[in-house]
Amino acid sequence: MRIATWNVNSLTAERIDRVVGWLDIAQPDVLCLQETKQTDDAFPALDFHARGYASVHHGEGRWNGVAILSRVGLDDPVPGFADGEPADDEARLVTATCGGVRVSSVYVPNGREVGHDHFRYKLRWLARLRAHVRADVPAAGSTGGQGRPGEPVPRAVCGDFNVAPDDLDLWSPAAFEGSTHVTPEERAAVAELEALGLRDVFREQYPGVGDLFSWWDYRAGAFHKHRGMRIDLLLFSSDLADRVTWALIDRIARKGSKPSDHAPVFADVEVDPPS
DNA sequence: ATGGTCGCGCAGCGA
Repeated sequence: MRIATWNVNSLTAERIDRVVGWLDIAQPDVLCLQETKQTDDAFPALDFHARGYASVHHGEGRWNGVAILSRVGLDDPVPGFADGEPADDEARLVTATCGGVRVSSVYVPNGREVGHDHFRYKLRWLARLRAHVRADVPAAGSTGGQGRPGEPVPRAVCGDFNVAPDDLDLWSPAAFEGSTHVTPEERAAVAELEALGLRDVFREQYPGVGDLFSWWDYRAGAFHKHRGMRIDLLLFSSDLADRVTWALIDRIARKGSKPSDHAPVFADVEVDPPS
């Protein structure tokens, strides 16, 4: 089972061709999208359905917007946090069961500047994501669901975390001194999420290897200068993480005209197909 | 060269 994530930086008519083209080439079983910037009505579900993908979208229009595409089933979709607290104003999280895996597509707030209100929102958001993972369980007896309420299920939390977990995930640690994405607070928030048993499966495939980035600034030729960050993560529960055979960032998808500023990331897991 | 480019939407903000 191939599980992928891609911040597409909008799903306009121009970008949809790139996404559909990537589905045809990469053949993911599950693809988590972020920054669709579409309303639910405008989300091009039919383009995906025509290629065998069911989908769920949680959008608001101009900004944010997340989706999950799956060709191994898609059940019990939940928009936003399942922590019982008031709904988030912004469409940054959607969760569904795909092929027996509880999948979340996440778009963590950027933070803007350290100390900014939006930075505090980012930290609160990551804390809420942790609460969501603890609280969210698929309905008992649902198709593809392997867990009963209260029992852990295979889980994949995938998306744009806007946090580089380690200096190894930066083209230049010095270039990010004092900026967001690298602070101890942000890294601790991701580490607390991982403390629930979730593992950064891309990093596990490439321990100690630098220059593996998933985002490059549009400006100043950053992509061609290999000046990027690894901020798009696949966090898998251990039962899945133990069965990952390989993972890749498809930086080819960052090339050409009108690319997203992010590249897709995927991991392959040896799992039994849903019965 | 202390900026540089995108997307959204039509000014200027957000990333």
